[in-house]
Amino acid sequence: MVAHWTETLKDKGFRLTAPRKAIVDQVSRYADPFTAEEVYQHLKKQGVGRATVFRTLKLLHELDILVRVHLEEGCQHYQLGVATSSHPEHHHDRIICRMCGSISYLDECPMKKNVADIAKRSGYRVQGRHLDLYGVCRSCDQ
Amino acid sequence: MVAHWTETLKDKGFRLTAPRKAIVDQVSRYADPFTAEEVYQHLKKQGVGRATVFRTLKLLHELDILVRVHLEEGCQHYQLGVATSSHPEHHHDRIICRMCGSISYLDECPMKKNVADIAKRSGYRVQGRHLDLYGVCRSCDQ
DNA sequence: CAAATTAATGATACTCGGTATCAGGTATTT
DNA sequence: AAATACCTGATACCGAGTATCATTAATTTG
Repeated sequence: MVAHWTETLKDKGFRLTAPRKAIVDQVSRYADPFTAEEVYQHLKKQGVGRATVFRTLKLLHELDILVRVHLEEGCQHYQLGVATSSHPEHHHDRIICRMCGSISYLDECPMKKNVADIAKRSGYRVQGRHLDLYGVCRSCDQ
Repeated sequence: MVAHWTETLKDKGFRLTAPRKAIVDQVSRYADPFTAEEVYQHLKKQGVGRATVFRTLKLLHELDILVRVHLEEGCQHYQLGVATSSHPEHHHDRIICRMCGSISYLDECPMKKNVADIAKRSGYRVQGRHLDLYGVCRSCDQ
């Protein structure tokens, strides 16, 4: 599965370097959202630079391999995307655990049926949405 | 209406100082979301310090006079709250114009009826939500 | 396979939003 | 008017992220 992402890199004309391999490999180990700083702390002993980590995560995001997560703490968190599904960039319906940060995506878009009605009433031309539900996931909820 | 907010400050035991008056006054002039930096740029010639602007906006937010807006550009934007309504802190259903940044709040929470169902299916205990619709408002939509 | 070319790297300095500190100043209390 | 809070501006600082740039590594070309 790491191989799959390195393929994507090569296919798009990016070079498959040692730092990039290390970053992709590290990233694939996280189940929960992570920051660039965390990745850097794991890889700096191998000689991977901070700037490279930031650059590479940004690249992986642009390639839809990672999704960005706003955990409201002011800094970027990333997570492996559910990007193999039909619309990689349109995962706007999420449910986020406040304890562990895990994110699930809602299969059905509960808002879909309401959008037309809202557009009419608000006078807006609605183009997109971003729905985050917050709560506690089953394994954190004791 | 500025008087109303200065009242709120006094009522809660905060002092009504010249910098605070200037900030509240400036803030009340904005129709669109604004940043602390913008406020500071307007008031520094009057001798108001940067730290004071940040501190005061934070305070006004804590008093529910301002709402925070995440415009996805990495920095805080504020806007005068619709805080006189029943739940000042629970305005999680918004519609945001991508052209001018203006924000409207949806009176009815279209998600309310779906939450129980989502909770059951996802296994999460749902505590809150944050819904942003993006689009173009009527006056920007030509 | 070697040389030329192009992309990627790590170090560093820097930006930017925001916060902590702290001595001096200004409201309020007595 | 004096005491006591609180608030202020200046400054230094922090953390996330980016720009620069000389060096290095991957690819392309011969």
